[in-house]
Amino acid sequence: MMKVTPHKTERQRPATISGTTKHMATERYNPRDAEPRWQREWNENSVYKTDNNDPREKYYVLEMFPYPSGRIHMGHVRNYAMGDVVARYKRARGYNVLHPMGWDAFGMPAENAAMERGVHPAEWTYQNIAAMRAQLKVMGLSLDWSREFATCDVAYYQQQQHLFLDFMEKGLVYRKQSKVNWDPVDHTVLANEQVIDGRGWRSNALVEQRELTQWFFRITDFSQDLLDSLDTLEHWPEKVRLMQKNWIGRSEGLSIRWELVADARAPGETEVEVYTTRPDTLFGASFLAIAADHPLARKVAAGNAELEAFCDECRRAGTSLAALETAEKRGIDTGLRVRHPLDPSWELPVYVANFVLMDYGTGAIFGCPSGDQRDLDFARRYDLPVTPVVMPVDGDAATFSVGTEAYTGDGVMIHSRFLDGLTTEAAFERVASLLETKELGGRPQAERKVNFRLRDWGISRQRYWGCPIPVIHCEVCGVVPVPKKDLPVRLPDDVTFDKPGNPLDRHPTWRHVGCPQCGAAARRETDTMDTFVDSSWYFMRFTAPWEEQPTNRAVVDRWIPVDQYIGGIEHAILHLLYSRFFTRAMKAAGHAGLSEPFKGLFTQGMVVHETYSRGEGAQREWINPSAITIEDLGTGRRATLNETGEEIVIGSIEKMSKSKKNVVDPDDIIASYGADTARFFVLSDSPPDRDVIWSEAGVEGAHRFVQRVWRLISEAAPALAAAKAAPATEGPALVISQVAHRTLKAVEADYDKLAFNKAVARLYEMVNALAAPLSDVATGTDAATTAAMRDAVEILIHLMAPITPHLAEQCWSVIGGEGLIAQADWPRFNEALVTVSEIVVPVQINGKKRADLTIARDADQSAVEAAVLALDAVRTALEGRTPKKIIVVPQRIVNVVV
RNA sequence: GCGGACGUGGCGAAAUUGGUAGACGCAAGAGACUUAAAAUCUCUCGAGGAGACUUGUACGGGUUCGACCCCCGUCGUCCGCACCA
Repeated sequence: MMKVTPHKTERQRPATISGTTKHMATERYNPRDAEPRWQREWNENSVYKTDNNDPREKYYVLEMFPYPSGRIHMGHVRNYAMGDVVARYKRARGYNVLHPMGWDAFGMPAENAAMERGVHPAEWTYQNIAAMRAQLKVMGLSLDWSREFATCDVAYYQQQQHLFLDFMEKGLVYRKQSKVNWDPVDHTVLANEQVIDGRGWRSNALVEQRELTQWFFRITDFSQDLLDSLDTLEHWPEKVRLMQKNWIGRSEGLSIRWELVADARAPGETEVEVYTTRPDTLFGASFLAIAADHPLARKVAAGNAELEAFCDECRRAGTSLAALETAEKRGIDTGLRVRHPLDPSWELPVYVANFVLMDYGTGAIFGCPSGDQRDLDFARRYDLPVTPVVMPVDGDAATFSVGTEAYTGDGVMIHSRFLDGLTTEAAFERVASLLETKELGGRPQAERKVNFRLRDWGISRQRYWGCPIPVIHCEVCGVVPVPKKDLPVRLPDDVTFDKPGNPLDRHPTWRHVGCPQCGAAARRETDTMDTFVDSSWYFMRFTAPWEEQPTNRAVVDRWIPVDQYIGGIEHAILHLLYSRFFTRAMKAAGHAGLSEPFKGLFTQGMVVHETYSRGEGAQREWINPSAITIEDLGTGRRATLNETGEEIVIGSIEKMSKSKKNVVDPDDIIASYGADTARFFVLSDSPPDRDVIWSEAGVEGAHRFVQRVWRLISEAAPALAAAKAAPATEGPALVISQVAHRTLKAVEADYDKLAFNKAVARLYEMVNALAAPLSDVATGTDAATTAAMRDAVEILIHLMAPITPHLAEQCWSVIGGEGLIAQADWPRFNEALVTVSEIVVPVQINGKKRADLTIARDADQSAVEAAVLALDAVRTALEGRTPKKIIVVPQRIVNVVV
């Protein structure tokens, strides 16, 4: 399947070679020569430079900018090829297109490189950028490179610091103590994703939970708006909107305060507040449970060794996913007792339980075992009462019971005193309005409350290679923002990576600074921002990257929203949600006028590849596909190392990533076949939103097509160049014009929907249909045909230009087209050529196709029926009977029911 | 556990969203041109059958004149969330 060695025959072929003797001698299309030439031509004419003052309607197309890991891979090629088709298509359609590129350049890998190889993160990063920029340029993307920046450019992070200060002023930033995953070996905070089975992903050290003071963005201020506005994002995939909706996780419920029984309370405590979405099940309550971190639990645990040990254990176990799955519902009775809100004589125990989370709701729940599986498991374990209070609508109150499975659905209330017989919904309302008016300690005992799963965004990272948080800690004045005139807070260059931890912390001078307010000796914040901050507003910066403000209001408001954003589904939540928040925060701070940054979103599928490795566990070494050869043995496949012949383990298919080394560098393909073939190939066959398993099978076919188009057009070029385009309206050339204009209309629709694979298929069809008449034109034919063919070829070149721009220029120039195809206007299809006067409709008898009927397109029902009944196939099938019914779907199908 | 998507030839896929299933490409096979190869061109290509035809979109039902498409159930694959009260 995989030919790792590049195609020698192709490579060694001389640049020019004569074609067949049968045809006129033409030069084979040589991308190595043509592609750089056209790229130079585009550059010299600044074809892709975007003018902010261009009065035409704007169109902003953007692909998620890459992390400069070193080399681009096929996933990038796919992503940027798609964006480039959109950009070129929209440009041709008369839009003022913005299509920029930059680099998401801060982050851990640069620091890892520094630690492993002793190279400075900045040097490593900028070298990678240079290499990847060169690769992208070879692809011939229609990018406005004059707007390029990297997020690690001082000019960029300075403006990010500016934004941070503005957000601070607007109350959107705060500091708080929070629990973090702490790697004791690397001396750093780890994101949840970086903790694997309770261990640091790099150091393999047991991760600790630490309380650290961290900076947060108040994304939760916008919870409701972020949720509601999802409905306005019609051009986003439903899947992404749903994922964000679930992530924000809105729930409506009731916050109920439960009175602690006088002789069973902790000192100074009189009540426990509990959040519930099911107040209807209140009569099914049999216990309260609080989180190990709940203040009440801490208080009671202070004098209770057993409880203290249990709480410690809960805190430790918290993180690991595997632990959660198998963890039993366990708890310890605190000895505290509460009164039931609807019956003062009813006392319930209070447990500390391992399944209650401190950071959701109030950190305390009431357990209704019959209506919740966890509560039921817990109740069975500790022998607590299980009273069914909701049964299905068709249930029988006398016999309905709950065994080992809770009934969590809606239904009818039972065993619930005055609620009996009510629906779940009515009972909810009844309890809520009752407790809202009931008082406890001078306040309503309960209030309706909306809760969100979404947490504030912790942005502190104890890393060097990130945007410094622009604040100063003064013993006198406290936290003092760096004055804007003192920005940027630059990263120091002279840092060492020989020890774990944050180099900023141990830099001899950097952190020491005078307090901007009182002048006293103070220290800089040494945390840097999460790299997700960098990517949360780069799309706005592209609109005016030269500004000495984060944005130019007039300009950003003109360009935003991004009309078409293209990137991987893996960013469905974090990046896209953060960007939506950031845009709102920037609006609040006056840097933008809109809330939603991305009008259209397209999530392209990943390019995945098998992984190859040798060794086991920690010794496992990943191997690049280019280093091995694969044989098909019939019974299975065998991979061997090219150098030694050693057998290699073929592993699972995964997204191309540097760490697994299952990347395919596009350079080989581009060098062998050219950028156009590579672009055409990655857009062929598979729908763009679907994952593809990388295989070079088929790239030959794409290359064949590119060459075929060139050969057909260049052979006919002398005749075409002498002709003026004129679609045929009658005569033998009519077919040519119909094919061309119908394809034009269809491909337009495909490009509009980003259905590149379908557009490619139609291009094949068009070329297949035009091949023979094009050869005729080349050898000489009548003027009408040549004129129609000139029109058709112009259309073909326009249609190809977004996908294979170099080839299109070459063809355009050889037929004597005016200017550059990259700057030419999109052709218009001729409606009369698209609609047909006579059509062929299939004729079914009892749902089976028996004949074709050729008939006028606008024939009415009775004419169609008459024509159908006159068909031989229908008459023999009917054998003299009269049909029961004839269904005529105009222009589609006819079904005769016998 | 909850939520979602998907399942079509040897392979990647298409089907105007209820109207000819398999367009287009890859692979394969046959032929033409050639001393030969490459390139190019022509044809075949879901299964069964000489054939007209029959059958076929994971599986089992249903609705309909007509179902890859809608409904019910089953199986499988993938993704997201996950002790969220």
